[in-house]
Amino acid sequence: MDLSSLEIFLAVAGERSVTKAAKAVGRVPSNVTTRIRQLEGDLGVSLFSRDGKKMTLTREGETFLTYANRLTALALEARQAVRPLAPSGTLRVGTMESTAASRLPAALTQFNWMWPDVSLHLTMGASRDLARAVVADMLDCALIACPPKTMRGEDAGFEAELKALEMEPVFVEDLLIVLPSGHPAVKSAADLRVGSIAALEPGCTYRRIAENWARKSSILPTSEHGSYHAILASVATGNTAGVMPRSVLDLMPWPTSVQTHQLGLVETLLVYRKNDRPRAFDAFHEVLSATKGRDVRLTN
Amino acid sequence: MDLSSLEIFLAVAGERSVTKAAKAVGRVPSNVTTRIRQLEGDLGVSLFSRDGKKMTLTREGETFLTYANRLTALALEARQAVRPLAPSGTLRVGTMESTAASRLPAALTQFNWMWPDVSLHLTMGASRDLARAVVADMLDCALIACPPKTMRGEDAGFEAELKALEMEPVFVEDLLIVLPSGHPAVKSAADLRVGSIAALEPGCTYRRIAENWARKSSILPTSEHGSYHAILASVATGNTAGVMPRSVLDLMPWPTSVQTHQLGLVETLLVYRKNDRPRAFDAFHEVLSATKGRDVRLTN
DNA sequence: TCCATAATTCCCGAAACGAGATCTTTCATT
DNA sequence: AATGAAAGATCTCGTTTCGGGAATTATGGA
Repeated sequence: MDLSSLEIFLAVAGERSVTKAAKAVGRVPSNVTTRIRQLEGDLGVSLFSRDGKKMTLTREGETFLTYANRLTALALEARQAVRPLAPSGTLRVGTMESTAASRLPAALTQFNWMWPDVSLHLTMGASRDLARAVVADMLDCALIACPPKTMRGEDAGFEAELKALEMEPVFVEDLLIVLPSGHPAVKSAADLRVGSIAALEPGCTYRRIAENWARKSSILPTSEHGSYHAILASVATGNTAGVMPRSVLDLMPWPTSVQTHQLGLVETLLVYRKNDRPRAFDAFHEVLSATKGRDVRLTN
Repeated sequence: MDLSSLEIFLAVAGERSVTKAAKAVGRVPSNVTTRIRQLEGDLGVSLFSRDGKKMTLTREGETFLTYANRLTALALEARQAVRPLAPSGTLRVGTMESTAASRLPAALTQFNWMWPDVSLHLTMGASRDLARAVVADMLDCALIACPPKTMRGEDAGFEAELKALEMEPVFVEDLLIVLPSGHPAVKSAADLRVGSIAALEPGCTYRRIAENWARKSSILPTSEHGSYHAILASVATGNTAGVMPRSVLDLMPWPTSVQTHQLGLVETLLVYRKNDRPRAFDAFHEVLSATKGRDVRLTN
């Protein structure tokens, strides 16, 4: 039995979907299917019942779920326990607003429980500013959005900074255009029936992606907001289209009454300076990897 | 991190030797070295300090050891917990005297703790008789010694029975000739200065191996004993050479004062009927695999 | 009935793994 | 101090496994 199989199993159990789980753990669906079947074969039990396109846990799957959680938690604890120098002091982490909202709560809770002695300084900002701050040693690491290949060469300064840093993908976000309820379906930016696009500050990669998309067929002003709550409130007034990842939208108290249009998948990268990693960074990095693609609500 | 790496780590920690650990887990030394180094690289810590030819756990290795034990125990528990039908009733297990003495105590304790509802019937006997009993459905499974390739074709009936059964290697024994203290070193059977060879009943594979070896250069009668304690007592009188695996000798209260000569490695097989496995057998099989090559004294 | 979506299966190239041979070091023996 | 045996590490090679993409099947909705 392999710990990565458990990670995959947890993702499928959490998402109740092979496709979504595959995205969450950064693999391809066929691979997820294979690993799950392998796991089932190894245990001699079927973990999911496939009725139609739904993956629901069987009774055995439910019991195995709690063990999978305990096993991965214990493995993480083991890793941290053998760390030669216990991390302490300060770790300065930069993060996008969206990541802080949707992905970090689980990881930060875990990290704080494991290393109460580390004081974590969280800075919110746009990807571009965060990257610069890491290069300038104002931050130890940052979680930023990776500009898609189609936008390469647009912001040479940003890309130069990225090249100076070590990076590793940790999350995959499904970036959306969020439309007022009742707005007709959208195939391209030409179908937009709004007066502006609501986003965060300039330098925000999500904003740039949305502007790029919109520019292809229409000219719309971008209105700047301070938070995703503000964006969504603005969308609700009816004359604005918002930009945010699905994971953030899912947290919002507007469950289903908004229209969305997919802009595509965007990777979230953890970036840090090469050869200059504080003790606490390695611990943070490990906790982040272990928490990746995991549905917190299922962790006991 | 892979559970098999933990198994290997536990073996090395228990044996304090790569070579011995390799035998215990049925692998080749180079492989064990590689997996340990891999594990160390993954954790970013060195688990053993190699001073000379000794492998001793570092401080980090010690802490990791307790985690490795807990992880493997939890994984085993998970396996058993998802078993669709909880085993119950009776399981009839046949075993060689030697296996019962040295290998089974750990496994049986574990099994009994996990499945108190299963009543385990243990039958001691010679490999050949045990195999026949399994074929005849007098036993559900048995632990027997695998005759080495060099002895193939000697006992056609035995081998026919084995072919009718499913089998899987679980232990590797280092078979010894045990000589009275003070007996000169032995290169071949011609060097024996004793009047007889002490072994268990006919049909015992170890006995046949020893007789085969002795026959090559001398003719010695075999004296039959009822137990390994009896054999060793007989050896201590000075005129007999005993046959037993090292794991049994290690249990005896004559720590170092006996001469030994290696007859070679002999595999212990778990055999069972194809397509006819009681619920409890699968559980037993699993516990046996998890316990294999593990030093009980280190399991918390 | 047709279409979109999701899971599975199949296949191929890449990476990992295990076994054996070789090398190096260490320890015991004389 | 020299020598031989033994143990661990390293290297290479053949095999297996693994992950990704394309094709296939099945399901649920329009």
